[in-house]
Amino acid sequence: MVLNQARKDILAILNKAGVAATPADLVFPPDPQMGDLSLPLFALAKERKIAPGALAQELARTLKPAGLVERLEAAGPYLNFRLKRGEVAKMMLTLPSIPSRQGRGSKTKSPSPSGRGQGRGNQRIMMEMVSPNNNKPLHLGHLRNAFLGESVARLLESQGAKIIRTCLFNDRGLAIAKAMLAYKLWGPPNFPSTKDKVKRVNQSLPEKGDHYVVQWYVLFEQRAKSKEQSDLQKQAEELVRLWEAGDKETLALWKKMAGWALDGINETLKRIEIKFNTIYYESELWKQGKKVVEQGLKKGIFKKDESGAVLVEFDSPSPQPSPIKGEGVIGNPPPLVGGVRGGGLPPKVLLRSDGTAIYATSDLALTPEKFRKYKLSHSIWCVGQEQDLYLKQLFAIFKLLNYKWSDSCEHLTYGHVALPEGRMKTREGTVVEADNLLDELHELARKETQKRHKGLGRENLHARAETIAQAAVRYHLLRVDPKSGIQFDPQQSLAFTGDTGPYLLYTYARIASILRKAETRNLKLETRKSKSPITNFQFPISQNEWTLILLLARFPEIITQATKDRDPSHLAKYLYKLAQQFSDFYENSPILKSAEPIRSFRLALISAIQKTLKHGLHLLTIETVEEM
RNA sequence: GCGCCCGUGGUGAAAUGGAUAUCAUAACUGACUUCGGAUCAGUUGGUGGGGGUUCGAUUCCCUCCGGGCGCACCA
Repeated sequence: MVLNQARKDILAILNKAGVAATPADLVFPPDPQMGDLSLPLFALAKERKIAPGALAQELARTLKPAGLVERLEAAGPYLNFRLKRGEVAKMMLTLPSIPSRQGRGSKTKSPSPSGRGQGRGNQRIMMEMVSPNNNKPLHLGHLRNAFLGESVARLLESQGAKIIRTCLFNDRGLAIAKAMLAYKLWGPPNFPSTKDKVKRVNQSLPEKGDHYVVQWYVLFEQRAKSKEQSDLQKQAEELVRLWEAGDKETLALWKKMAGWALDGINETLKRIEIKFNTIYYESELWKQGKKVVEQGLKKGIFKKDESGAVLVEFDSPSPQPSPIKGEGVIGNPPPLVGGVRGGGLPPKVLLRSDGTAIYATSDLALTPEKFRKYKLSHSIWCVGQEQDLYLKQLFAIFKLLNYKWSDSCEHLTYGHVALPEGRMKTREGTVVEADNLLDELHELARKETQKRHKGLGRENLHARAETIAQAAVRYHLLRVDPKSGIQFDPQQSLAFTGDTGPYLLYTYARIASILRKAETRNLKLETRKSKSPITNFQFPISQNEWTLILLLARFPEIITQATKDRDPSHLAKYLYKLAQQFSDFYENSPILKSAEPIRSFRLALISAIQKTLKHGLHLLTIETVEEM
């Protein structure tokens, strides 16, 4: 934490002159030429009743540099500090090492300066994400969910938390019933044959199971629109009742179709390498959920309306989001958004008037189970913004039920992914399905890779193209603030140049290439500290190099900020800037061809950049390639 | 109607209330006998309108205009 040290030194200098400042008062100047850290003097000048410019002049004259601070300068109303480049570089680069040779998918965490520590080590946090519906394939929105959830999980882990990843399959209810009804009414009579086991059943389908099931769902929606079929909705509702009543025929059909969808979805999850420690199915939770509803009914917390539906009303003003106890890096999630302010929340139905369960019913059973079984200190729901109100209601219900963990629930919300022509709708076929998008990107990446490496074997080619393709989507979805909606423009989203995942991978691969060459030419870095040229800076460090070193020094605080804000886009922007800065340096400064000790210094520098890129990309769920 | 989120170059995005609003892309112009051209350098172009708070506003407040979402016995 070199920067913390620098800030401390600056504050100490200021303190001597009776200037009380906090680390947060120190800002980075807009142009690195101006200085390394800066203190705006407006407030202080007002207090002392002099012009800020004069105050800056005076302080610059009277204060003496110390510690890591080399110089102080007045620049208008700002007091700028320059650090001792050699000292800082030494601290940042004392771990020179020749290229990490881990290939793709290596689990090795780079010993980046991020430090884990800081956070309270004993946090046990559950991250619920993806949560597919068993009537359709995963689409672009699920991808955003999965990568955001996974990235935030990794960020939290980097701060010392233990993350339990989970997924709730919405495998029962009205949606799947609609698909079942369509299949029942209009589907092929004996297809696939009943002797097929559910697990193997995909092989007998004309296509991937989830893609097959959704067609029946869409067919239902289309026909339900027409007037002649106006009772279709009621029939679907009846099917839900039959399912809950345990009707054998209905259960068999459900098992078959939900199974097809499940197989297909799992295949996609495997492809995007999203894994869970435990998995829940709504079909196994609704009964327990009904019990919770009954208990609430007995206690008078829930009530039955005249139609027989069970609902909860929130008379009291909606609970204000309270900061999580034991605040720090991990606690203090951003305040909940959405819903209703001031007055009460609108009532929420928990059980239909025909007694069947809905989505909320299962959440009522699942959440206490999560906290009990996994001894959670905190639980996060990674769910889209359109459910802001629902989650507010859910958390308010937990409060009414007086669970002691009711303040430890957090909604990780994110904006819609829309197409240029508007919202994605499964019903209308205007969805970007995850499988198709990944295939398309894979094909583009394969072509590009093949152009450059004619002799590459098929398996290598495939693996590389897949990593590059996934880097492209992952980066594209994580580079913007989670809260803002994304308009998915295929043209721009499929690009591999500019501010993209492949650009970062390319930068990484270039550094890897240089370090490989250094190794084969035996230009090993002298790692013994006493002899290492980089422990003794007798040569000037250029502005380019210095900017890179300062950027590297900021990495830890970028991570803590991204974790606190639940916003991986901070990290994405940082990594892009680092890569850009490296490219600038690379164009202007020879590395292998420069003389010692500059060469060793530059090798150590790019090695540190490489590690930071790898670690940072890993936190963004992106894997690197050594060549591309 | 009520509530939440959001309006930044043609397009997509940055900017804890701080210095000359930063990038990408598109368009145009350049750079490979050199450590990888999926790269780099350059040119053109911008804070929805109006008030307010402040030494200072893209940022905070009010208002108008425009967009997205929610207010389901869907998830």
